[in-house]
Amino acid sequence: MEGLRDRTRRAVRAELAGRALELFAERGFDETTVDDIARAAGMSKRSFFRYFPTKEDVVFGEIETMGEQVAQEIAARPPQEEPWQCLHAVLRGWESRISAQADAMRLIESTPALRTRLLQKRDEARTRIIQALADRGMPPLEADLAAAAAGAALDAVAREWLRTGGAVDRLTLVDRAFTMLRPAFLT
Amino acid sequence: MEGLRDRTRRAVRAELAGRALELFAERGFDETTVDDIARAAGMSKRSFFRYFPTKEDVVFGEIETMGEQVAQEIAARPPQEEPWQCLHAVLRGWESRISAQADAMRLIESTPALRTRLLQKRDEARTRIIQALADRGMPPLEADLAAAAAGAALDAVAREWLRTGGAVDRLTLVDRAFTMLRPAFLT
DNA sequence: CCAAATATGACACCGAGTGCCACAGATGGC
DNA sequence: GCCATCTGTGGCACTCGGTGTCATATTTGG
Repeated sequence: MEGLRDRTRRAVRAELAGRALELFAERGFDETTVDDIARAAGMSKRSFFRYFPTKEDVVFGEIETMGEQVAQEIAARPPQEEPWQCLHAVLRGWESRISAQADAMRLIESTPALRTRLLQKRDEARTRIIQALADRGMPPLEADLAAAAAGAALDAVAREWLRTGGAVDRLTLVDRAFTMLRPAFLT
Repeated sequence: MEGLRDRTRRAVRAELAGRALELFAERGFDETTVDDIARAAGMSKRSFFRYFPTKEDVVFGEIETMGEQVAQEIAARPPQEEPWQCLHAVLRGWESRISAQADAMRLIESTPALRTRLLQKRDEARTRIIQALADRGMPPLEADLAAAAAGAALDAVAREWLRTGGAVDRLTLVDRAFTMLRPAFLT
């Protein structure tokens, strides 16, 4: 039973993330040092790095274990389900979780360093998705193409959403993107 | 006429890049400091940064202005050409330039920091490609999806190529990927 | 030959991130 | 209640990538 230990740790993480986002909103990401964040949360720079591996990671809360989770969700789907349908369904659910953090996404998209970090995380997630698809019996190249296409769809959705100033419904966009981008080799 | 000045500059850049790649091959990217590279080329760390903006960039030679060039090549294509065909043709030519630097690509794909940098460059290129497609009259979301899909195809090709140990012909792979991934909304 | 532009080195500096150590407090068995 | 242990923390020194500044060659062009 991991109770108190974990709970305080989560609380401190949340505190740090909160303070950080405040400072980022005020001064911008690059103009805020890790020491600023740590001091604002009443601790030392050294301790900050005991809660987050990098300064960027303080922005990506739950998004952190994205790859692993998505891969598991794919594995949990009915095995005979069509791959593109499967990706659509899983990432659709994921997108709804993202929409909840609209301001974080805006910060990410407008900060090069964070944008880069997001690309990294997506890339890592893609690797795991390929593996998950391969486990369903898809040939490597096809799995790779499908995963890349799905990632591309999400990415395009994120940008279109920003382009329209957040007016459109993200889920609708996801559906449209997945329909439009369905690869030719997937029936 | 910019002759000698530019030529010596290019020579120094080449010298730096050469030394850097040697050291990277010996000790690895992370284990080589900028100071090591600079000293190996007989100059100071400060001067290194007068030739390359970052340590990563020493690996990406011509790849540097990728985005700009690709956008121009797209603009130079016959206006009535089908977008997917257009992307295929342009990136096909680009891929052949990449194949020439197989060892650099291997280094990049096996070094997280360089892989990240490549993602960045591709992302920047994608932005310009979207613009180039939009200039041809494509709606933003479609241009975005097409550009993202094309990037995904290249990425998948790079990985499949590594997967097979460089055995397959890259251009053939590109053709296959573009055929397989052709988005449904593009005729 | 001289003045302006350019290249370079040295130095100080910043910020992210790490290793190390010493110290506090909580935990758990006796 | 006591002692051993484990965990969290701060502080410090350090590495490395990257930048600003200045003083000093070296080159270029008139």
